Amino acid sequence: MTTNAKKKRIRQKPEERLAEILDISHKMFVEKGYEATSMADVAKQIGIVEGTIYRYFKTKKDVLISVLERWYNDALADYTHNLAGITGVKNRLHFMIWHHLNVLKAEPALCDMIVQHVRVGIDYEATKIFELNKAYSSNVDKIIKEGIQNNTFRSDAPITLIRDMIYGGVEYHAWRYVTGRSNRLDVDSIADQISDVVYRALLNTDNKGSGQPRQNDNSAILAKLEQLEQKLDKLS
Amino acid sequence: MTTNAKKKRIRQKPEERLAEILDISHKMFVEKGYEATSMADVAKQIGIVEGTIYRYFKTKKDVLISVLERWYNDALADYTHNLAGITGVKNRLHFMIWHHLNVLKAEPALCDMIVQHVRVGIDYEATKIFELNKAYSSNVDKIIKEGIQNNTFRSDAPITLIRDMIYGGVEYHAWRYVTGRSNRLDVDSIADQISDVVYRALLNTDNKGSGQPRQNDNSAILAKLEQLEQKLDKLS
Amino acid sequence: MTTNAKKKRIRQKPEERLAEILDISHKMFVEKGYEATSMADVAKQIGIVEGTIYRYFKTKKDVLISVLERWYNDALADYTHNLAGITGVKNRLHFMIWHHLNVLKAEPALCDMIVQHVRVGIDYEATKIFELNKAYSSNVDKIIKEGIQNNTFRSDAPITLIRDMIYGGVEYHAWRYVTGRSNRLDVDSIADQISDVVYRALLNTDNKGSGQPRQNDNSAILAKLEQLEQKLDKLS
Amino acid sequence: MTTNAKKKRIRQKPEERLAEILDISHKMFVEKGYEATSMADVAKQIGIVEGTIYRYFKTKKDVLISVLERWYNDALADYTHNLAGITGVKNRLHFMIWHHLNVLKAEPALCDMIVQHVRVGIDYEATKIFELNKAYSSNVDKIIKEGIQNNTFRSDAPITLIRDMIYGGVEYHAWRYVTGRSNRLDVDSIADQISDVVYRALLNTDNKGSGQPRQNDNSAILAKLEQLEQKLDKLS
DNA sequence: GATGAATGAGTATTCATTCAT
DNA sequence: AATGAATGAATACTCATTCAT
Repeated sequence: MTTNAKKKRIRQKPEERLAEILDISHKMFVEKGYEATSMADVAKQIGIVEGTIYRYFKTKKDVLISVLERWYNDALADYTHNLAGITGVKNRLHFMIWHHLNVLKAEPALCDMIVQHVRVGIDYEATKIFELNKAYSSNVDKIIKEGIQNNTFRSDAPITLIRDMIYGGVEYHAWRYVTGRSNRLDVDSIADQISDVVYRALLNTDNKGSGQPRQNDNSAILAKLEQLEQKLDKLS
Repeated sequence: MTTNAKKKRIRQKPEERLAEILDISHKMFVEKGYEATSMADVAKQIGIVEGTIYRYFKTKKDVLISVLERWYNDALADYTHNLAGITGVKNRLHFMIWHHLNVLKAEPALCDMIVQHVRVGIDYEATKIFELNKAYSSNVDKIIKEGIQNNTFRSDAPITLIRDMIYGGVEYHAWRYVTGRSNRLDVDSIADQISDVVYRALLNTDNKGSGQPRQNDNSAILAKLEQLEQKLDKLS
Repeated sequence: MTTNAKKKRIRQKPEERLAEILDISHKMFVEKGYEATSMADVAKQIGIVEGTIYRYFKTKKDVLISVLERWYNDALADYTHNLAGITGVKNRLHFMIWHHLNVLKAEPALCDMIVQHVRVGIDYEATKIFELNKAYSSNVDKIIKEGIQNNTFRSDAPITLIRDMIYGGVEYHAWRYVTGRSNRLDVDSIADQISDVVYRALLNTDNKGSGQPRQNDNSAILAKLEQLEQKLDKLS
Repeated sequence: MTTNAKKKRIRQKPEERLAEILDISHKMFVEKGYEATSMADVAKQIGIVEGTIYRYFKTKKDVLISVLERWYNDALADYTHNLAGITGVKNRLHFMIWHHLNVLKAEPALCDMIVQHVRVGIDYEATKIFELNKAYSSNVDKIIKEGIQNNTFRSDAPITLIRDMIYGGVEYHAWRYVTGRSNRLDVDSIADQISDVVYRALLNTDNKGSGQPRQNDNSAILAKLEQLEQKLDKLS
């Protein structure tokens, strides 16, 4: 009953403890990076002991994944709702891209960690992040399909590839920003450009007899010419 | 009179030794991965001591970078030559993409190392890899500019972004293959699709009806015909 | 059923573990020298793994410094007490020198390490060793000042320099012993000689003929007599 | 006979090569310190190759020792001549101390190397440095003996110890300067003070019946009183 | 005399994770 | 539930020196 200088064992509700671990980890991962943050650091910051963290998480990477999942889940929380309120294939595409860029811009460090530490993991595809991402990016597929349905987009649109070009393109373009090498990322402009590119690439042109189709025929002619050339080459 | 365990000091020409180190390192990095390969392993495999490697390279990462540079340099060696022989904006774009996919397909492990170990480094932009890459991908820019010049492409084509969408898209799409999670990568199909998407997205639609697509291909055809004519001239 | 090689995890109180590490390190440093003692050696000797040592010390040098601090602290533990019981400037000086020589004589190897490894360090002056030493050697200053106060010593005695000549002289003289090149160190004789030299060098000679030497000793004698008187008082 | 870009083998007279090695080594040792200077550095600086150095010196430490010997020899070159021109025991002592301080002040880094790297070596006493030093410091002995001869100094002067107190004191005092921690060293003042201390400590006082001798008697009285005190203590 | 490629030995340190208390 | 002491595994790098050419 005397005053004891020793650490007081503060027992907390599991959920609170869990949230606390995630909060502090999140903060420290962002501040110092994943690798530079030690479990001891995190524990000390919370005022607990390493072992305690391991009652809640199996490994350090689990902590990271949980942090990222929680954040990613929140980051993707209301886009569905917002997307629902947007009409027009192009607008909807634009929104998806714009939203994704905003996510990158808001938490570049966490995005980087997904790329660097989670997506490379052999078990990535068992991850909730993967699931979230799949669901998230599948919206692009849906939008394109909608576009095909209503004849805005041509029926042979390479959906998967377009999706990859969007997300890959965004990621590639934002790379310097995400890794902290640049501090400029013009979300609006990029979203405009990408959605425009996609829109133009998929636009249905069958209805007016002009344009591209003939295009293809020309390339066939070119191929033929090349064959001729080769034959001539052999002659000489 | 039995086998003598004493190491014989074998003196070799620096270039040969260097090549040897790069060869073995290359092999082992691909086989076991960068981190799992120890300098001691490499040295033993060559039949020298670790210290010798450090006469040629400052750090292990330097070895990796040299391996990658050498390979990447070779991988990009003749594409310029080949590209020169290809006419038509679309064909040229297609070739660039197709070539890049082939590079990825041929050495997925090395590509992965560039992404995982080199591109994340703070000094990446001082790397020869970076330079090679810049020169390499700038060809896409050039091709698009050519397309704009001859009115195939619209003048407001977002060049940089297209480049990012191409390379980002390729990388994103090939990700599972590069990381060894998939063993299928349909180079031709992807190249077709991406180049088609890009082509369509950039196509100049300003001209009335007949317009410039035809013009474009006509000029390519004309160019080809000129070449043919020249060859015929030589024959006679 | 034979001896099981598996290490049993023995948990110990931090203070005990710490002391154990210091004890063994002390022993091995003295026996083999600092550089020739590897952390692995120390750990094995204790029956723990290297990592455990690093829970208690940041670096190997930290271990050394701690060993030296602990020892030096003990070595200087009761000299203050003893010094207090000694009267007469000369006797007090003599004691300081004699004591220092004893410290050197008792642990020449550790003294050597202070000189070789600690005092050369750029951060020596942030060391507890430095502090201890400062406090320790400042006694010489005090004694000289006392001597000046009671007119035994001349008022222009170069205090700092005398201190340096004492400690430098001792160190220089004991050098061969400390470095193990000689095994003879006549503590009493050296202490006598040095204190005598200092005493003579500082003696106040300003007073005419009879003067202050006598005065000095007289005051010491008077002080002593007063003490005696007090004791006699207590007896009665 | 054609221009050859390969390194020209410049053959030099051995003495010149030797001097060159010593010059460059000297320079680099002073600039970067002994340990931080690699043989490769030195060789490159000269424009030769490591192996060549080893044709002139057996080990790196040999190079250091030669550098130091050469320098030390020069530094002590003319002091004998100058000393010869100085009369009076005190003046001569003062000169020795002053000269030594000047040596320290001129090349603190080299002095430090003698202390750190040469004097600790097991073979120090086989060194020319040791010899030089012995010859050098023996002058102090001689001067004191001269003083004794002409009755300036008392006949029981502790010669060796005085020498140690001089050199040890100087070294101790100059420590911070020599190790680069301080950039102030008041040569004249220190030389004055030390020589004065020594002079006073050794001064012959027998001729005038006053002073110190009685002094000693007093301490005998004190000792007696202490004995009395102890007896009284036992009584109580 | 010179070269310079090759040697070789040596070890401190980190930290996620475990498990006895 | 919490503690926190102990584990353990793993390796890049340096450079004085040698010796085959």
